[in-house]
Amino acid sequence: MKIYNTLTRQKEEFKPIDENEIKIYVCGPTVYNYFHIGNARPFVVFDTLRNYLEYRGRKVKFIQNFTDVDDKIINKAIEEGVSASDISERYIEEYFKDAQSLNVKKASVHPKVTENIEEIIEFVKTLVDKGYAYEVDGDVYFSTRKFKEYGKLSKQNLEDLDAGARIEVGEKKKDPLDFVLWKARKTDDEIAWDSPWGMGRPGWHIECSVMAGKSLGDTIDIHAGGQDLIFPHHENEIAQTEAKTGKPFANYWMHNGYITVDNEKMSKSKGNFFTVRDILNHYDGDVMRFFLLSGHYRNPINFSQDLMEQAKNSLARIQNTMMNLKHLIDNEEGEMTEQEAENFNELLKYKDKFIEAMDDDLNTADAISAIFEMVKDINIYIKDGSSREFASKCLSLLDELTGVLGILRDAEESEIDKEIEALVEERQIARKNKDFKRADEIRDLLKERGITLKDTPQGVQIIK
RNA sequence: GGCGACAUAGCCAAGUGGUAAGGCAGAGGUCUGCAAAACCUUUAUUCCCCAGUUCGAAUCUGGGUGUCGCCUCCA
Repeated sequence: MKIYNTLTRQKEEFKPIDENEIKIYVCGPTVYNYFHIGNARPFVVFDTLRNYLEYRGRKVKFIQNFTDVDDKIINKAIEEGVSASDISERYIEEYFKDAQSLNVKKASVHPKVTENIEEIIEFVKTLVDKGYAYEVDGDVYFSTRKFKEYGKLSKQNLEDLDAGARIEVGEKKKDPLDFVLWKARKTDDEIAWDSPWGMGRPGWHIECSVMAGKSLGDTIDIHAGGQDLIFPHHENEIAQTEAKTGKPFANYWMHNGYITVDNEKMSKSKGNFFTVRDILNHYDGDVMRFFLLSGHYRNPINFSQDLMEQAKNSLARIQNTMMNLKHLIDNEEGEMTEQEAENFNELLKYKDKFIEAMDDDLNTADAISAIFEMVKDINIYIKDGSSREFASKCLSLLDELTGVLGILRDAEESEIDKEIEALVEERQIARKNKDFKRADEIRDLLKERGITLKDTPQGVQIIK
C-alpha cells in the first residue's frame, strides 16, 4: 500500500519495520471535555487504517494516548472544585462512549501520562545528560538549536521560526525556540511529582515521545495525528526522541485535514465546534463515520447539517440493499443458479476496486464509490428475487467491505412484538379483500411508531 | 514575513498526461391497489483565469485570482 508521508511530502510504498507487526502511534485527546467532530476525524481515519491493514492480513499494534495532566484539565478541576484526576477519569470514560458510537475500536494500549511519570523523568534526565536540555529554576527546556535536523517535518528553518517566536511571561528559556520538557510547580496545591529538578509535571511534547517509545520501541512505523500537530508538537517529538536515541523516530508521518464550519477550522479555542455527543442526538454514529470517510483524509471537510443529511441519505442506499438482502435470505431458499454464480463473480471486480482505492493512501472516497457500484449491480441482480445462497453471499460481501470502513454494523435484530404482528396480519387480510382504506390506516399507524412496511414479492418487509 | 493546502455540476466528491467515477438533491418514466425500495432516462464539450510544453492537459510548467491553515493551546 502507498502512504503519503508528511516527512517527504510524497506518497511512498509502505514498508513495515517488522512484517509481522505494524507499529502505529496516534496522538490522543486531552481529556478535559467531550471531544468534537474535528477531534473525531483522526480517531475514525486511523481506526480505518488499522482495520484495513488487519483486513489485509497484517497484525497491528496501535497506541493512542490520553493526556491526563495539562493546564486545561487543571483549570477545569479548579472551576469545578474537584481534583484533576476526577476530571480526566470522567472524560476518559466519556471518550470511550463516544468512540464506541463511532465504531472506533480501543487501541492495543491507551497509555496515560500520569502512569508514565517515571519514564518521562528518565527521558528528560537523559536529554540533560547528553547536553540537549538544561534546567532553570525547576523548569527543564530542550535546546532546539542543538538538534541539527530541527524543522525537517514542518520544513521550517530556524531563522524563520526565530523571527516569529516569543517568550511567554513566566518562561525562563535561554532561546525563544526552546521548548519545555518539565514544568516546575507554580502553587503548592497544583498536581505535581517529585523530580531531580523539584516538584513539577511534564511538558506537553515529551509525553508522546515517551509513551510511543515505551510501547513500540525507538523507531515506529507510522505516527499519525491532525495537521495542526505537525508544528510544533510532532517536530518537537522528533527532536526529543532522535536526540535521545540517535535513530529515526517514525518512518511515516500521516496527518489528516481539518473539519471546518463555514469554511473556518473547527477548534475549541474558536468556539465553533460541535461535540460528537451533541451530534449523536441527531444522527447515528454510522452517519458521522460515513461523513468523515466520504472525502479523502488529507482534504478539509466542511461540516453542516445539510452535508450530514446528504451523508445520511447516501448511507441509506447501502443500508436498503442490505436490508433487502436480509429479507430475501429470510424468505427465499435454494442454491445459486449458474447465472447467479456468474453475477457474483462480476461483483468481485468491485472488491478489487475497493482494495485498489484503499491501497492508494487510504482513498476511502473511491472505496465508497466501489461499494455504491456494487450496490447498484446487486439491486439489478435481485430485482426479480434470488436464491437464498446468492442473497447471503452478496450480503457477506457487502458486510466485508463496509466492515473495513467501520460503517453499517449489524443492527440488533429487534423483536417484533405480537401486537404489531397482528396489525401486519390484519393489513394483509384487508389488502386481500381490497379494503385499502383499512390497509393504509394500519400502515400509517405503524409509521407513527417508527415502523415502515414494504410490500415485496417475498411478503411484507417490516423495517425498524 | 516564512512554510503549506485547496479551487471539478445545484450540493458533496474521486480522478494527477489519453479524452470527466460515485453519491445527494431535482425532473420524467417503469414496477405497485396506492406507497416504499429498486430500476431506466435526464443534469459539466468541460474541471478558477491567462499563457506555455505536448499529437493530446482537469492532470505538467510559469504567472495571476480566490479561499483556508500552520508559525501561540488545538485533531
